[in-house]
Amino acid sequence: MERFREVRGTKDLRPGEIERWHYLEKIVRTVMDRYGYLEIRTPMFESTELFSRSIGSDTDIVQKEMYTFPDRKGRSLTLRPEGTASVARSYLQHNMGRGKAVTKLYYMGPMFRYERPQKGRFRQFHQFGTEAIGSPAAWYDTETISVFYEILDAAGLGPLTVRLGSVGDPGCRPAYTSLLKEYLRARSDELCGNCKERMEKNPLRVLDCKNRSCGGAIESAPSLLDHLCEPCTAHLGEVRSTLEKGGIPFELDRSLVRGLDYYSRTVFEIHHDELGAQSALGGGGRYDGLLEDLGGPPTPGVGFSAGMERIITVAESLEIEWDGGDEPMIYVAPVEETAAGDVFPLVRRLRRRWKTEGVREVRNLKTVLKRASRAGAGIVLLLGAGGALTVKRMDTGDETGVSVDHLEEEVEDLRKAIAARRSEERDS
RNA sequence: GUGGGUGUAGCUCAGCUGGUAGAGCCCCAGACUGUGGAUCUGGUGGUCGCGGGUUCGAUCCCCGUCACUCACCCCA
Repeated sequence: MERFREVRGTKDLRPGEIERWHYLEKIVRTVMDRYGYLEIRTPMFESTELFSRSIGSDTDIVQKEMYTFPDRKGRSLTLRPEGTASVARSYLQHNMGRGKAVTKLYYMGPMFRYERPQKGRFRQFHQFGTEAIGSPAAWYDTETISVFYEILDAAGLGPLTVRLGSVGDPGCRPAYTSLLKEYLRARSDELCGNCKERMEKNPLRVLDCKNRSCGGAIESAPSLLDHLCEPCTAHLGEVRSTLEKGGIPFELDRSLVRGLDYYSRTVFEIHHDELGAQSALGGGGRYDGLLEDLGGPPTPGVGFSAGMERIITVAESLEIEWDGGDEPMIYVAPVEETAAGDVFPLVRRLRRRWKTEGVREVRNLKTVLKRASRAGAGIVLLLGAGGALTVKRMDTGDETGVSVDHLEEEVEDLRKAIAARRSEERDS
């Protein structure tokens, strides 16, 4: 019979790999906490309209990448393709901004997009991110970039490139878009086939083309940054100077484009040079019109989202050492059949304080030690006839008899000795 | 949705213009008659992705199909 396997674009995270995820999750939570962001967990599916309204019905995500399905009552639901829409919805639904200047939230969890999988891209993938809702101040744009940068830095990634740009606001962007369209039409014979097509539909995307043939036209194209209105220019200037003062390196990207429609003013991405085609570890920006579009009062906001698979991929290729739990394990085994029944109560007792494994079968000593060693034991406890206890240190091979009454003390001493020896080895 | 690459043991992979399969790792046992990680020896384990075709005979050649993978589009 044919066996089941993972659905295309999904992946089991098994022991051996999950430890990296735990480690990354821990870093995320620690840094988020220091920055004052509180966790929010929204449902993994929402009403389809929430996403089409917020992300933009002309985007690729909405047009062809959503997992949309009717429930049993015929309502159209969609597995969330990103996190911001859900958080914004929840913020409005629960009036979270009441009495607060700004609400700072973070999330972490799976997202779903129906795309052809490749390196760093899956149909179920995981993101973490923040949303700071309620303030138009550039301070929060900077803080958003800072918390993201800090997490990547704490995870040991680097060198990192922060790309910063601005997409203007509803006041200045339309004028620029038609200007750009005009320019591209005039030089359309220099553009690649793809760009000729998207020139009309989404001219900003052309600036993002990696095709060399388009390079000339793109380079001398008018930049949005030169056509921003006065308030947008001032806002960008403040983000830049604050980043500089804070010591966060960044590059001004004159052609930065993002895939969602709701952005206004600040947009940014953080890239790592060692990744392949999908070098963006994450990105974000300001979305001052989004909450109003969702039926709320005019409420500014800014946030980012980061791809956890991509971060882990980079960390693996850099061979970063992740802090694994290498607590020495205690392995309990009987060496006489009469002692076999004592294993379970002893293991229970030890497990109140330490990581412990036990076996009931009596095997010859060679086998016991081999299995203990392979299981990663730091200490082996051998149970003999008449309650005799032998404690063996696996790193040095030393062993001593010990009475049951003083077992915990002996184990504690051994653990200290083992830890001391380890740190000595590390230092030398 | 479009292209390229790859499907052989649990894992990583060999397999010569076609003669129905091998190595390393892992696991088990022994050498070491009660003291682990090393070494050596032996053993378990495979419908060669699936279906058709050519052939006396196909893991190898041809067609189809599925899966994985990389890239395009787009994005995290």
